Amino acid sequence: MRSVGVKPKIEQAAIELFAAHGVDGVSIGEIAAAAGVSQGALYRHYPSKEELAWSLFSEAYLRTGAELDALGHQDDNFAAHLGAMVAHFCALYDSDPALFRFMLIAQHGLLPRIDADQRTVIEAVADTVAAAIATGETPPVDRLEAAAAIIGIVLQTAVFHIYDRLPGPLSSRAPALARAALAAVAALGAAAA
Amino acid sequence: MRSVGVKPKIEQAAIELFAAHGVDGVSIGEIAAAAGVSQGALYRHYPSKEELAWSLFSEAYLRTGAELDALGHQDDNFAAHLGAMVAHFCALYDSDPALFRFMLIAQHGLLPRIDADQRTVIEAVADTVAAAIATGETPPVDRLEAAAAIIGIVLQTAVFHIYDRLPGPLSSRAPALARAALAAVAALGAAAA
Amino acid sequence: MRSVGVKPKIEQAAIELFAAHGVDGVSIGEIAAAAGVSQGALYRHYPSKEELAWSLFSEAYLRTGAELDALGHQDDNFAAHLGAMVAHFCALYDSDPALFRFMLIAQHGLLPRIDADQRTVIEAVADTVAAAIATGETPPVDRLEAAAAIIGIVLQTAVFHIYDRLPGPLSSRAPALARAALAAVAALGAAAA
Amino acid sequence: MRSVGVKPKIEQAAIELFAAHGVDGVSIGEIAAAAGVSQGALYRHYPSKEELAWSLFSEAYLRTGAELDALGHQDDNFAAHLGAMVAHFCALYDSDPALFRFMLIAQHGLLPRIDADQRTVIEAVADTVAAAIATGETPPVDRLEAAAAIIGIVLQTAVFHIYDRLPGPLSSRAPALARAALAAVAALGAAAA
DNA sequence: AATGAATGAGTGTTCATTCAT
DNA sequence: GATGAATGAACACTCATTCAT
Repeated sequence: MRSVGVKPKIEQAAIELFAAHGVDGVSIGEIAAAAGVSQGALYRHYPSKEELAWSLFSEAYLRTGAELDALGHQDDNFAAHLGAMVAHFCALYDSDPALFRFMLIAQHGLLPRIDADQRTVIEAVADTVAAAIATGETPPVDRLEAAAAIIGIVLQTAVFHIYDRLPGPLSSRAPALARAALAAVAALGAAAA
Repeated sequence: MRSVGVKPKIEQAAIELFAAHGVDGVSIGEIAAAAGVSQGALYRHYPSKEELAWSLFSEAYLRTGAELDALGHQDDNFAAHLGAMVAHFCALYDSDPALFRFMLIAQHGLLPRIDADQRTVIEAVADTVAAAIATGETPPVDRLEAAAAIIGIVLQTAVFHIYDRLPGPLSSRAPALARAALAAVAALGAAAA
Repeated sequence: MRSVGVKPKIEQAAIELFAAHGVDGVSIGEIAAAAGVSQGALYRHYPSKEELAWSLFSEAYLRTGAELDALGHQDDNFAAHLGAMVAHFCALYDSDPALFRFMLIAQHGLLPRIDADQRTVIEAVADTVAAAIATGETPPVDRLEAAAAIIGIVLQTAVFHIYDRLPGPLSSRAPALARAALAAVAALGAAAA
Repeated sequence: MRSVGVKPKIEQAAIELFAAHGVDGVSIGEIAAAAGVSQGALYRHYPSKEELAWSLFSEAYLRTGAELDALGHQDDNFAAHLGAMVAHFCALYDSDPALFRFMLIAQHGLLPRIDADQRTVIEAVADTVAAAIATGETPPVDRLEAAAAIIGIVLQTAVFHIYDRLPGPLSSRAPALARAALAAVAALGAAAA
């Protein structure tokens, strides 16, 4: 009857170490030591280090997408929608920067394993753009190109925060980021000069 | 009288393998095999795998920053400036996508080793924003927040391209990306509603 | 329920191989093979080959000094003292010639790591000489010069034994060696002709 | 027409490095660098590192034996003989301590390669003892046991000098060492009490 | 369920040696 | 004769994984 089970301790330790040194840069022994369990115990919960990383990544990645999806079921206008999404994203980052850094690092190895028809952050954002085009709130743009701009604005700001280029909680920048994203999408749809 | 020296072959092989599997995911043996040289030969040119990765990264990263810097010495207006930078960035990506993917992957481990007072892409973009603020072409914004938005829009579009979410050469999207970046910066400077 | 633990097997194998080929002349793989364990198992007991050699050397070297020290606490006269020390030394050699050869070989690399204020064979012998000078049993001599002569006589005889120049157990020569050492010390103290 | 040929430079560098780190602890590259020549040049003079070490060792070892032999062709008495040998040995040590340390270290690996019927320091000393027994200057003793005592006294004093246990030139101790050696041999021949 | 000793394949690196120039 | 780039077989060491207890 430990107050905290062994699995959450492993996950917390793994995420922080993966975030700091990359998946390949962390050994099972280090994770076990940080979690306060034996190496063998780790294998009772995860069949391999790769599966541990994959499990942590896919769960966090898909959950984030699902949360953004859930925000979209209100009949807000595009600006409100986008603002809610950006705010949610920033709040997630502020609540667990290590998890974020882990996702940022691990994506290059693990994104290809995400099923193409899964709903992710990309689908959630792209669909929101598509809806805005349908209602005429935004000129017709490539939904994925727009999603890239929106996600890029928020993500790169988070990266700057990670590398100490920008101070304070990310959430305080959420309104400005949302405005910037909205403007970027509108500009994408404008005809070339 | 080999047509190609051994060092370029090592660098080409290393960049492609690092881009595909990450620095930690590639062995010296794999690099040597791909370059068609022995493992020992590698150590005549680089003292360690870590130094090889660092040398490739820092050179490419700083060179990119210097090239963007060089674009800024014309007395263009902000929009033209930004357009030239974005276009140059996209052209670089198109000319060597593997190098780009490598930089994207390796930054998490190697960016901290970049001297804080070196001029990088970030400084080049941020200074351009600052100049635009000085001439009144853009409302006053945090130059780094603006740089994050600009870089994020371009970089994330490149990431989507890497993961096959967006087709065609990146350069064909450069004008739209530049418009989006310009609009995003302007929006960042607008007062909150 | 192995009859012999893995650590003693490693130590035995290492001492014999080090004695035969020197520390640098033996690979971890050879030690592991001789001990009948895997290479990795070795690192559970010693952090490196260098530490394995150092641990074996310093333990044997300091233990030998401590044993000679222990012999000195009886109120024997100098001749009896010296005889006991020489006899003990010869008995040690006879009981484990490989350990001795190892110490002989390894001293050139490892002696400098022995703390200067540790009690070793040298201190034990030199102090015995000093005590004999104090009681007038021996004329005043440089205690270290005397220790060198005593140790040299015994050690070089052991070396000749190792290289098959002298047969039989070393212990059978102990009385003669003790007489020779005693005479050498006395002669060191005599005035030059 | 260099003032110093390449071979002496290689030998000097090799002896000093071998003396400091042991034969196995020095690489060809280090010797070449210390000698100021290329690695390849080394192989024009010696077919391998082992042969270089062997050549340096056997030449110095046999030369020392020959020099001691040469001292013995005068019709001195035993004491004078022994005194001359010890003095010569100490002078050799003082003139090139690195060569001595090299011989001390290298003997464990290279002595077995010395032909059993070669005349070495051991034979020179043992024959001198045998001659003294024949003239009755010394009681009958095992000539090799006596040689061990004599050599041990001198060598161990040199070892103490190397490890900074004894100061000053070894030659200043030669007379005392010779007296001690003489007394030790006489004592070896005395009947046990 | 948990441990931690043991495994053995794999890693980055060194180095004696060769050889085209 | 001399050079130094190249080789390839070691080497010390790490680590994901297994398994007896």
